[in-house]
Amino acid sequence: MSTTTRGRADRRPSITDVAKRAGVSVGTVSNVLNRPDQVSEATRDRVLLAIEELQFVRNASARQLRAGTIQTIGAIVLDIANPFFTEVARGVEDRLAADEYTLMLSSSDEDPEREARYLRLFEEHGVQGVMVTPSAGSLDALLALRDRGIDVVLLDTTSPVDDISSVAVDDVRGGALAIEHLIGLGHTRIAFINGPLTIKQCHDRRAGVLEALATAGLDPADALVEITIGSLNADGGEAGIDELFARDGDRPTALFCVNDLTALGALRALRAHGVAIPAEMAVVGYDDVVFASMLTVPLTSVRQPTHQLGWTAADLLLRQRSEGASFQHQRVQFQPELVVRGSSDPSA
Amino acid sequence: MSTTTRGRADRRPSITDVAKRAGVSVGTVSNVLNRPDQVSEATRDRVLLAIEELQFVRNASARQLRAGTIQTIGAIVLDIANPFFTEVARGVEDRLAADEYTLMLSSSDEDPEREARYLRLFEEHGVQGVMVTPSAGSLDALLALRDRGIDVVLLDTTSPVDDISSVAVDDVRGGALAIEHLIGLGHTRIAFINGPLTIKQCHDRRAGVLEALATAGLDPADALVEITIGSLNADGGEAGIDELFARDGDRPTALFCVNDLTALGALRALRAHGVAIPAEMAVVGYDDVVFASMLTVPLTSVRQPTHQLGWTAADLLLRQRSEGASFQHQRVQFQPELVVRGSSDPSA
DNA sequence: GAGAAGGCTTAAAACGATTCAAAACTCGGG
DNA sequence: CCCGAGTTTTGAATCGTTTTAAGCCTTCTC
Repeated sequence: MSTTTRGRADRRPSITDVAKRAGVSVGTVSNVLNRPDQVSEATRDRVLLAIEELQFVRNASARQLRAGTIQTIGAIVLDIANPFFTEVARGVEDRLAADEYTLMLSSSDEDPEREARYLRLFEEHGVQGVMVTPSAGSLDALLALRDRGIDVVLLDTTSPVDDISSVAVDDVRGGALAIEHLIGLGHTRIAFINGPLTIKQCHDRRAGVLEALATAGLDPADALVEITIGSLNADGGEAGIDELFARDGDRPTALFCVNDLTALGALRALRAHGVAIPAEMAVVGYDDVVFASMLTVPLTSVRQPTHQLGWTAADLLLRQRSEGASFQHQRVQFQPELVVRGSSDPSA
Repeated sequence: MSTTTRGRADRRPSITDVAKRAGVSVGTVSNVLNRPDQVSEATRDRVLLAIEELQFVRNASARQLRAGTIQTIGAIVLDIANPFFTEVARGVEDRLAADEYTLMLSSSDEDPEREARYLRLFEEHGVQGVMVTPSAGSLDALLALRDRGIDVVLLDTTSPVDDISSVAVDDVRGGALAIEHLIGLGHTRIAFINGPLTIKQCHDRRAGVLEALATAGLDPADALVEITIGSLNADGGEAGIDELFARDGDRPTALFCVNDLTALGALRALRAHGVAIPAEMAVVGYDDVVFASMLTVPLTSVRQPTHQLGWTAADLLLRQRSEGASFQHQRVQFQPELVVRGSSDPSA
């Protein structure tokens, strides 16, 4: 039953096993794998045959240990279940593929601890760069990472420092767009379901909200009802509405949600409460995700160039690597766009 | 400016650097890292200080090379942008976290080649197991993988062989549920937008469709209009409808889409064509994703236990690892459930 | 037919962590 | 003051690959 190959137990075959079987040295096997044209055809065939017979698969750890690094970059987004981020990730992947980099994608779920854990995991695995949508004050960790030679690009957030690049959409403007729109429709009491201000997007969109109110001469104390939720998804939105309805005081006539997933949950809860949209409550979301236009009441939303966002971030990261010291850090900022639909404007 | 540490250039510090700095041997540093209680407190503190000063981060490659393996499992799903799969992935993660495994998640985009590439990547990286939603006849590759010592569990598909476990939902039944429902509403000419039959889910749901037609005494040649699309997402659904409308012959009065994302696209296209739903066309989707109930016309859909699916698959994989040879392979199958809404039934 | 020039192949030295047998301590008791 | 039993610490071997200098063949030139 047993072949000429002596019992290698069930260890996975190494380059040494292949070399033995093919009757060559390990160096030659390595050459076949990495510089096939430097090996004579006869030898090459013999080695390839042995590889085939042994079902040899390279050991990435050993490769990487020797080579020092590997063509991989890591990305951490806030919520992988959010279509906004999967579209961004697709953009990242498309750019990376062109340079034969692979992507390790993780979701921090807005939890700084999870973010830190993945960051460390990435570093231990020797990624060359990371793209992060920071969930909280993780800037120091990112700066340290950068100092240890791992390129960093911030994703969907504007860099607070000059020596880290970022690609973002103008969230202040986006928040303002939403509120200007609602004010334009005559609303003077607006609810705002937002996440923790430690999340840059939440912070900035809120700044835009306040800015728009100020421009219109409205006092936030009267005009704005802020509700903070823990997770920026449908469940969060539902919880936000429940809290709003539990509060005393004048009911707002309009609602701005920090993203579409949240708006989806809010709409669900509003329906449960029997609120007519937009008649009794005008609703605006953010991201213009794929299903926004298809909802019971089509959702007015702030659109962002998702694919381009990811693509550009990856491009910046790769260029940073290839250009080295001469690379100029930059803050790329795209502009958002308001898409008006029936959830805010009955005439739309 | 320079400290006592001699120029380590900008190489990332190794355990040796830490050892030198702390004035101990590398073995001791390793002990501090892995068996801290075997090291005296004084030494431990000295080493920890050095680690801190040097900003030392373990090299996962070296660790893994020596240890032979690492607590990681890989998962490949058909489409990471599909909420169905992100919910499944969440279930996987939850189970893995309990045993301190990490997850590498990738999307094959229904492309067998991409799937093979990721499978190899996972293997090279030494994952202990993989969970795969196969996109096509990749069974041989998976069997080979299993023979090379990597545990395999099929995700959202029933295993065709006895020695690989699987966790799935009864797609034949699900397909039948959808069609029985439509037939019950009086439809006798039904369109079916489906993906390639090499994808097991597509194949099985179709089997259920045919089964339900047969039971009702309908001839598929008359009653069924099949449309095959390339990608199971909203764009695919839109393309499917365009193709349907380009065809001659009686227009079907009902539509079954292989998943909700596809149905979303189909609904969008139907709206563009000015088709009333459900009056002129009853629509049923599959997966009951988060937004299904919130669409303009709430979508009738076949619901699956997503989180449980992922959790169970991960559980099976981990048990397979820990129980070794005594493990009994099994095919877990959950039952789907039809959720009737307005897109098919005006009275709903 | 000697020497040079190439083309292939080899052997050995890394890479950074873990492990384990052995050495070096410590401490109490005789 | 030595012995022995712990307790800590050490140093070398090891994991699987890549890389490099050196060596061996051929073949070619004069």
